[in-house]
Amino acid sequence: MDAAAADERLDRAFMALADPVRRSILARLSRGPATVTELAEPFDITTQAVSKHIQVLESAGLVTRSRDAQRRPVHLDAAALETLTEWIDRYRLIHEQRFRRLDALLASADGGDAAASAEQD
Amino acid sequence: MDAAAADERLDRAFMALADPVRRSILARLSRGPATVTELAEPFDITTQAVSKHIQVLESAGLVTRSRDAQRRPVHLDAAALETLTEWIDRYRLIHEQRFRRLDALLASADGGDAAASAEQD
DNA sequence: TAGTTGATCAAGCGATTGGTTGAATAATGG
DNA sequence: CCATTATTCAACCAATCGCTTGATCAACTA
Repeated sequence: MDAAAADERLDRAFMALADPVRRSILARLSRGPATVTELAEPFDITTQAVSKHIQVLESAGLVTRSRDAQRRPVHLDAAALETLTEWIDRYRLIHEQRFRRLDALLASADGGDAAASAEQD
Repeated sequence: MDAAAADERLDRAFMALADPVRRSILARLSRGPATVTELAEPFDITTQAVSKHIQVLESAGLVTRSRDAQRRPVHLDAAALETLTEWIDRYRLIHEQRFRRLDALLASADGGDAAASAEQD
C-alpha cells in the first residue's frame, strides 16, 4: 500500500468515526458480530441508512462482513483501530517528548529567554 | 462536561482528523507552535482556507492559540489526542479480550459448535 | 500618519453527507 | 412456486464541507 492510499484510508477511517451512529455501531460490534437489522434496532433511522453507515465503516476498513443465509453479519476489525491509535500516538508522543526537553531546559535555566529560544525548536 | 457534549467533541475531533491538510498541520505542530502563514506555506491553498482548518482544529479542542503582536500562534493540545486514543482503545481492547476468551474456548473444545455459541456472547 | 503585514469575516460555489421513500435483488421456508 | 425476510440500489433533498475572491479588522513600523 503506497503513501497516498494509506492517507486516503486514514481519511475514511477518521471520517467514519466522526459520526455518533457509526461509533455506537462499533461499540456494539466490540461485543461481537451483528446483522444490519440488529444494528439498526436501537436507532430511529431506516435500515437503509444503517446499511449505508456500514458501507462507510467497511470502506474505511474498520469492519468486515460475512454471509449467513440472507444475513450479512458485520464484524469489527480491531487491527484497523490499532492503526489509528498508532497514528495519533506518533504525533502526541513527539509533542510530549518536545515538552519534556523544554521542561528540562527550563529547570536548568535562570531567566525566561532560554524558554523563548527553545520554543522555536 | 455531560455525555452529549463529550459526544459532540468526539464528533468534531474525529472529523478534524479526517482531512489530510489538518493532519499535516497537526504533524507540523507536534514539532512546536506556528503561525497561520507558516502553516499555510507548504500548501497550495489560501491562508483563509488554512485559517478555517485551524478553526476546525480549535473547536475540536486539538489546538489552542496565543497572541504575539498581529500573529496568532497555534499550539498542539496533546491531551485531546490522548482522549481520542483512549476512546479507540476502549472498544479495541474489549474486542480483543473477547477474542482471547473465544480462543481459549476453542483450544479446550473438540468441534466447531462451541465456537458458534460463543460467537453470540 | 500612512502603509504594510497577519489574520479573519462574508458571500458564494461545486461536491459530499446523512437521511428519506420506493423499487429491486437474494436467499429461506412453507 | 410463492410469500417472507434481509439487504441493497436508485433517486432525491436539505445541510454541510472545502475552497475561492473580496473586503475588513488589528497591530506593527517607516
